[in-house]
Amino acid sequence: MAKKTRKPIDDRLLDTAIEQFGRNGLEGASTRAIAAAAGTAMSSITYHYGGKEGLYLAAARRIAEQIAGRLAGTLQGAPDPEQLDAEDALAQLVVLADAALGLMLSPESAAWSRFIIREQAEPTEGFEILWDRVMGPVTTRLVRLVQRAGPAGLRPADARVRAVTLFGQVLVFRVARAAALRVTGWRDIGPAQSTEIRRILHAQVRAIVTAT
Amino acid sequence: MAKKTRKPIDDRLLDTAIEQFGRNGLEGASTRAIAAAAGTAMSSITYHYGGKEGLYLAAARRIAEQIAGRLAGTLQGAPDPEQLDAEDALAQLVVLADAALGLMLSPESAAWSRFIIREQAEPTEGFEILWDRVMGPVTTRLVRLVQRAGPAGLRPADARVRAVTLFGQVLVFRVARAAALRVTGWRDIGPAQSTEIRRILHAQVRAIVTAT
DNA sequence: GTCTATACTACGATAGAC
DNA sequence: GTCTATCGTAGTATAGAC
Repeated sequence: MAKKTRKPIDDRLLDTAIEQFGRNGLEGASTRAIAAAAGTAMSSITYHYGGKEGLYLAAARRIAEQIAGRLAGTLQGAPDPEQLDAEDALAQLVVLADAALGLMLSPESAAWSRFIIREQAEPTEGFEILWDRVMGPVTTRLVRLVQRAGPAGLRPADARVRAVTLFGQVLVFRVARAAALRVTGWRDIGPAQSTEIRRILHAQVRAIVTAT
Repeated sequence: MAKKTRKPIDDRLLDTAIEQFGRNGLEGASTRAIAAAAGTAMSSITYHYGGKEGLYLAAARRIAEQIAGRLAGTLQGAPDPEQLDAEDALAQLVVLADAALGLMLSPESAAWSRFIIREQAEPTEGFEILWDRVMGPVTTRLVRLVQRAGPAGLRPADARVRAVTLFGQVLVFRVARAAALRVTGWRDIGPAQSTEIRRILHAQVRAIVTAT
């Protein structure tokens, strides 16, 4: 099923599927509504993806592809953590955090994140796809950078937990966005707010990683 | 399912509703399934709550009640942030973070969090209920403590963003639990892992809040 | 390849028995 | 207060026209 056709129907179906599966879940979303929103007949889903489940997994693959594509610019040619000193590792951490935050704040990621959060709470085969293609590689790098940038003698297990909490600081702006808006008093998270978050995030990445 | 003969039918309906609405959403969950799992007829939902939507909002109220009850021990009689010096405010922050983490890690909160996360991504009237009764009061206190514990001259807007990221560090263990388990290599988050997280969290709360 | 038509199941709401 | 029965709607899947 891993086809890379450029047929508009396929693409529109996938985009709509990500949106609606993210919003309503595998069971909650209806193939009729997805097909209608994509401007085609429901049976096209059967034809192209074998059914609802096939469409769902294809949507997961698509999300992984798109996130990987967005992060490619940051990860391509990025230095190997093992060969960095603490200061350079910290700088690379900030770069990675920036990229992750950009992802979380991008409007395009709203649908992806809904889909992914669902998979976190109730993992299916879709989680494996997402983990293997995006989350795994990125978190591996994240942990290595934390290990490198952290205080000498930082236990590997600690570095992993720190990496998770680091990720949480970025994640919260997507996952708890409604609450974050109320706490900050912002009406939306636009460029101005994004800059503010980034500034504070940089300081805190430094503080978290270097804390003894 | 454990037999709870003493529990009134509407309580069993609410507990089941939280579980199933959290898992499948308002649209995805079916009143038939909820009623069946609660051991009653579907029409009981109409009788007690007026319909599906009424049950959903009642579930939101129930979640708010239960979380408030769990935090009551921590918040009751807790000192007013405005009257604390930086050090005591930091200590109170740690107490609050501990309570929040305990909430996130508790098995009972799994269903609640699914429900709440859904409301964050797609807020409905249920979000207002949750905000007014729990999130609002708790985050207000959180922001005040951060302001108090932070460096002198910390801008209020900064304190709010820091409060959000602080919350993210705790939230991540519930929301991105599947990923967190893979990153840490843990099979589950039990007492041992909980202690480890707590230890690191304390250090990082301190680091985040006092960072200049 | 994309459509319409159809078979079958499950949904939420409601009426009425008890 | 809780049940069963039933209505109209909407769901997925599939067959077949074009």
